[in-house]
Amino acid sequence: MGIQERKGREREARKALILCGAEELILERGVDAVNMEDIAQKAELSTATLYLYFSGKDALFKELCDSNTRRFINTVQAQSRPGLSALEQIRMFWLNYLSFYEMSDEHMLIMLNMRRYIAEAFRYISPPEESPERNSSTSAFLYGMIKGMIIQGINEGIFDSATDPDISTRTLLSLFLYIIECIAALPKAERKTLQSIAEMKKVFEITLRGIAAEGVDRSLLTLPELKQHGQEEEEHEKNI
Amino acid sequence: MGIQERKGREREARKALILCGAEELILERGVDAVNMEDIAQKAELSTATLYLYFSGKDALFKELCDSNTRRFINTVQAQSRPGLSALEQIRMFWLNYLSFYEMSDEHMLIMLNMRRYIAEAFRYISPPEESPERNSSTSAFLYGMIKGMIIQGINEGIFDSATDPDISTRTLLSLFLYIIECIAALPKAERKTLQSIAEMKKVFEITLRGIAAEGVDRSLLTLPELKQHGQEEEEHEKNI
Amino acid sequence: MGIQERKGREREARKALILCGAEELILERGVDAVNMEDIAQKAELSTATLYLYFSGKDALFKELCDSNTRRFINTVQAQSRPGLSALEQIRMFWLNYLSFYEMSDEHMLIMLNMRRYIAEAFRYISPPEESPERNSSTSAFLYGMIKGMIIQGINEGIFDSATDPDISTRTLLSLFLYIIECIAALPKAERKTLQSIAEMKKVFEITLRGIAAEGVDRSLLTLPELKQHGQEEEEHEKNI
Amino acid sequence: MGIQERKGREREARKALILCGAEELILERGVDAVNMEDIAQKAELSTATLYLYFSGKDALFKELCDSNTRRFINTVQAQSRPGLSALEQIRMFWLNYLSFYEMSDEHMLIMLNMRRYIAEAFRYISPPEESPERNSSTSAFLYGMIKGMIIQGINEGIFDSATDPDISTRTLLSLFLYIIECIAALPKAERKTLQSIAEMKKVFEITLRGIAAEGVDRSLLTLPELKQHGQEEEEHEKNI
DNA sequence: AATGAATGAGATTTCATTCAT
DNA sequence: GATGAATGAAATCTCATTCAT
Repeated sequence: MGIQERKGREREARKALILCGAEELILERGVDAVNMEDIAQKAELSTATLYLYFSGKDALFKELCDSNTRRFINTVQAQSRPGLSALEQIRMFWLNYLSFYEMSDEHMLIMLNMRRYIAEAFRYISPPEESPERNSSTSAFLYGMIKGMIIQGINEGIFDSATDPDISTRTLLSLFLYIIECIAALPKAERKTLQSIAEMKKVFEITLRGIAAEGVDRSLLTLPELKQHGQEEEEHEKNI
Repeated sequence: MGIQERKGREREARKALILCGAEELILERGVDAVNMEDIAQKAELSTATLYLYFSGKDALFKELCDSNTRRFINTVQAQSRPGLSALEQIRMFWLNYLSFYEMSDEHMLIMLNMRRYIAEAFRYISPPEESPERNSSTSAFLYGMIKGMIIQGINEGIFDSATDPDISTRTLLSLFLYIIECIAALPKAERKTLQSIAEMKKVFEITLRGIAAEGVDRSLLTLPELKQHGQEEEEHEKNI
Repeated sequence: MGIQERKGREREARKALILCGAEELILERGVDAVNMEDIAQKAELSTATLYLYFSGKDALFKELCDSNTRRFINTVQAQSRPGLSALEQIRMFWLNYLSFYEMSDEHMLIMLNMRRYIAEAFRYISPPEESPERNSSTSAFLYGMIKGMIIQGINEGIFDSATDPDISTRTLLSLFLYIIECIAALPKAERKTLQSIAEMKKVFEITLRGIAAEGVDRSLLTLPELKQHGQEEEEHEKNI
Repeated sequence: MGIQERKGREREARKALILCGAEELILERGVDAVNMEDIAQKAELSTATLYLYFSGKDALFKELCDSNTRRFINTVQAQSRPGLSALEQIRMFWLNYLSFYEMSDEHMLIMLNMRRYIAEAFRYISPPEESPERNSSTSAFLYGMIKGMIIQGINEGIFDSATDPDISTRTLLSLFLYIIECIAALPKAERKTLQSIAEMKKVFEITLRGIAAEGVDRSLLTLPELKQHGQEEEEHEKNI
């Protein structure tokens, strides 16, 4: 049993390694330009071996996407505290989004860049029907988290009571995804992280204001800035 | 002279025919699953013949995209009247968007579904630099139209003076594009047009409210509904 | 009858025009990179029309080759005087070769560059069997001219009596052809005409000495230089 | 280590096999008429497989050419002894040329027939600049070998002191190449090996005499004959 | 478990040539 | 006589996937 377990863990570790390499390649070249051979080479394996770990290209890509989404969800959940207000939650969510984006080797990009490869990917139309339980698909789970926050916000009176939680959730997700996709489409060198972040912030603030209840103080609907790391200071300067 | 002109027109007509078929195929199967042979077959031509009209696959796809964007722009411009307020313009724009979406054989989908194929496509980050003159690239032109409306809105006091016109434009375009892309990704049968439209409407209203000046009457920020066609009535009912 | 004749002449003129354009293209791009469409376009005709004048691509190319060879032969024959010694003839031949090469819009290159396209082209092995009459193939005629000169040289005692006229002819032709081919393979800009000519001269002198009778004064075996045109003077300087 | 080595050798062997088949095809049909599919079929592989061994058609052809040139060089070098006079060397070179031509399945033809495919191929004009070291391109190396022999001949007084070593080298190479090319252009059946060889011999003797110093005894400038096999004998010899 | 080798199926593109008008 | 339009046939190359070892 112990052995079996270890084998299992080793297998997972190897899978993770492969995915990690694939990710890097995708970030460098874009999804379309990455093929199984490239991925194998990056992992210092043969193509044939990939098929021992993944049933095929689509499965590999889907798993890559899922694993990143899961990682993000875990990060968010780790910081979630009961008793937070909707706004506090949303701010926390936002901060995690930013830090995940910045600090996680751009896993974010991957997660989103790959939408095309995933049958059950986020769909603007037709929300996932399942309840947001942990065992449902990772994207459905994310959807549920956001929707939950919005509903809470409506209940707390901060969001307009006429707000449709599903539509708002999807609006937010759309923006998440689309922004990231656009960034991912840029050559790696041109991705001006801080400028992007500033822009994202504004976009989300627009949306928050858009769903806010009438009369709510706009200063409440502001998202916090991510405190800057040293090496990015000059670039930061440029963007003021 | 006359003859040359006619030949030219005929040629254009045949190009349009090819593009039309390509469009249909893309709508049915998704861009990635369409190849030159399919397009040729649809047009009842040989692949070789396609190359008489388009220098290659990319050129064909780009032209398809451009032609639809152009068509949309023309529709909008045809209805544009001087002296309209920003809100009136935006409403008009919205109505055109809807009717184009509904009535134009889903050209819209195509226009947007193809973003991936076009180097100079809408980029969330880095707005097109050119002034919005007619002869600039079609997407830049569209960008300029929207930005112009937003600026006008700021000047007229309807939009928050702190609004960044570029960012707002890109937010709007992002939503346009993303929604459409998601719809296009659905199998043709599942595309619930009216539900989509209802959803789009709400999304845009959220955005309008998000950039509105504080204190502006929200009822002004409402978009008109598209009056329904007969055959879609039952479906409409369902979605209320 | 007059009419028929005129038609015939017009037809020939048109053919010449087409060939002329083809030639230019080949000189610019190399044989392999020229296709029927290019040729048609150059002649401001449709591809279909080319087939009214030539039975196909090979026929066109063959005719182009022949016409240039014929032109060269005519030039040489025009200067040929009875009573010339073998050496005088060879010198005359050489001068014509040079001036044809330099002055005739590089028809020479064409003539030779196209060897590959011509079934009955110069073959080192297996000399053309036909007697060198005017109506035999142009290349056989050229072959005969050179061979005639060599035989005359042998008879006049200037060339070694053990010389095999056929082999020597073919040696000379080989060098002619090969040099020219190599020049033609260079991009147009890099063809250093004068350097090439100087080199050709030496090569032919080597050959002449190689077939000369023992004891013949070497100064007799020298080829004259081509007197330079004005605009090429600087380049000439460089090559001294 | 051992394994890796063996795999490497096996790979090389298979490459050689492919090249060998390609060679045969080229000899049968001429370079232009051979395509990747033919080569694959000959090797009893799929076209796709070829691309595992060669990055493309050009690479394959270039390698074929190089490998034959290399083989020739090796043969020559194996017989090279220090202290040989220029003439002895040239004779040795010549014998190798002959025997290589005769005994090596016409690798020679290939080596040369393919000039057109190779950018850095022998160019009559502009000699390769590099010193004739082993690691320079194979053709440059060959060039250097010949030039070295000529220079030595000049120093030894056997060749005319006015001889330009570069031009003479190129003259010789031209003849090598051109003869072979012409032979290769013949249908396989028509290639009269022995007649060709006799002819080649004379051609080279002409050239030697052409560059010889005045007064050198002509009998020294003679190349040895290849001892003749009965026509059927060569076939037999090949198998030893 | 790993892999070297192989491949089927397809994609894009080119071009000489034909034919109805 | 001229041509616009069309095409068959081929050529090069790519890639996810399989299989014997």
